[in-house]
Amino acid sequence: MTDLKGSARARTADAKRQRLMRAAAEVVHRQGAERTTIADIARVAEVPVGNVYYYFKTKDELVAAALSEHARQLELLTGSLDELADPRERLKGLIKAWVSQRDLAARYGCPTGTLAAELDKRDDGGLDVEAGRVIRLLLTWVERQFSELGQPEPDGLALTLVGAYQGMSLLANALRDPAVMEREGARLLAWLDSLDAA
Amino acid sequence: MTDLKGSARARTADAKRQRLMRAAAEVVHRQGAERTTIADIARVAEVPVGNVYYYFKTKDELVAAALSEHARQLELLTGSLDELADPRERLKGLIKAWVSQRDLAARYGCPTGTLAAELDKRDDGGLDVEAGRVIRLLLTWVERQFSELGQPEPDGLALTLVGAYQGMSLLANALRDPAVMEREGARLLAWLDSLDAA
DNA sequence: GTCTATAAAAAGATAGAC
DNA sequence: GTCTATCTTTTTATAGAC
Repeated sequence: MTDLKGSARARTADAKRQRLMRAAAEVVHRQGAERTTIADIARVAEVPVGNVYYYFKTKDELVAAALSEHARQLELLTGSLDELADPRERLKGLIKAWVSQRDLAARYGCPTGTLAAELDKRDDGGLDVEAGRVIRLLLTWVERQFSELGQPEPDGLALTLVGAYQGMSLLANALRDPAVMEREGARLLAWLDSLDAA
Repeated sequence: MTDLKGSARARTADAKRQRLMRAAAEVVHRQGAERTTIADIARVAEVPVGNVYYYFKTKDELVAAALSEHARQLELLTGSLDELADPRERLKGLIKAWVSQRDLAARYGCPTGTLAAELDKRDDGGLDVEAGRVIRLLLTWVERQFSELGQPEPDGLALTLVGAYQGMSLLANALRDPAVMEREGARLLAWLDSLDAA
């Protein structure tokens, strides 16, 4: 492919690719990777079905795109939380962000967690590993905050916090009850407040 | 259908039905409901593909069977834990049972949790609701133990404990690391010990 | 780069002989 | 009740005109 940076064609092509990525992330979150068809994604992205293959050669490439879209959203969130001076406040901001998404979580679960669980059923070391990487991204960021807080075993605390989030999302989803997110979110906030400062 | 109770035909038929249920539970846990084909289940149950439809009219009936097989396993476990006199010991026994399944959890996640998450992507109030019921079965049993322990808000504690289990299973699975189950399991045991008695 | 039509494959479900 | 062969539908993917 020749260099098309800056040309109108490249701009619209990139825009279309981006629309497909975002549609993939949204539809895969709602329907799951297996139940989502190329046609579903194409419809939401407002791209003709046949044209999808110009941007993504296989369905798995679209699922991978959904995964990196989730990673992007996560980095956007942690990036904005990094503005806060106090690591404890950063963690509390993360929890508040989770709770604010309670209705979506109660209906479809955590976007990354449910996708990871689905992809982990495969035995080809491909997308499942990629999903693990996104989860690790979150774990690593949380671990850093605990570390800055001067906590011993920041990695263990990160497992506990992220695990609690995944667990409450799954339960809220299975019970179809957003209140689970509020209740457990409040408990996590209190827990963070109870931790000693460095 | 005429009454065949006790006849050799009924016995082998029931046995076959049971083999199919167990095979469904096992294969659906490993591959997920969507990726599992009737042929996959038939192969494991050692039943010819065409014959499966004599016992289960649709694939969804097989998934429902897998779900109730998981419910049966759960009741088997809680039933044996009920033999213990101390509710705290019952809860600790539950956690030890979870940790003892760490390798399976690290490879395929919690059988019920991952299935519930997958079924919750559907919008027909059918199997997803059924999955919620199985999760609630566990929540209710755990809540009763906390209640007998004299804890205030036993339902909140049940959400926390079951949520922690679902979360650690998902993380162990995503990271492909059974050690996550040991680490979080130990934390939960210590937490239970730290709770005041009635 | 875009889009329609269609090929190819997979999987659920059924018909009907035994 | 059992099993084979096959029908039908769905979905991924491609061919080829524009």
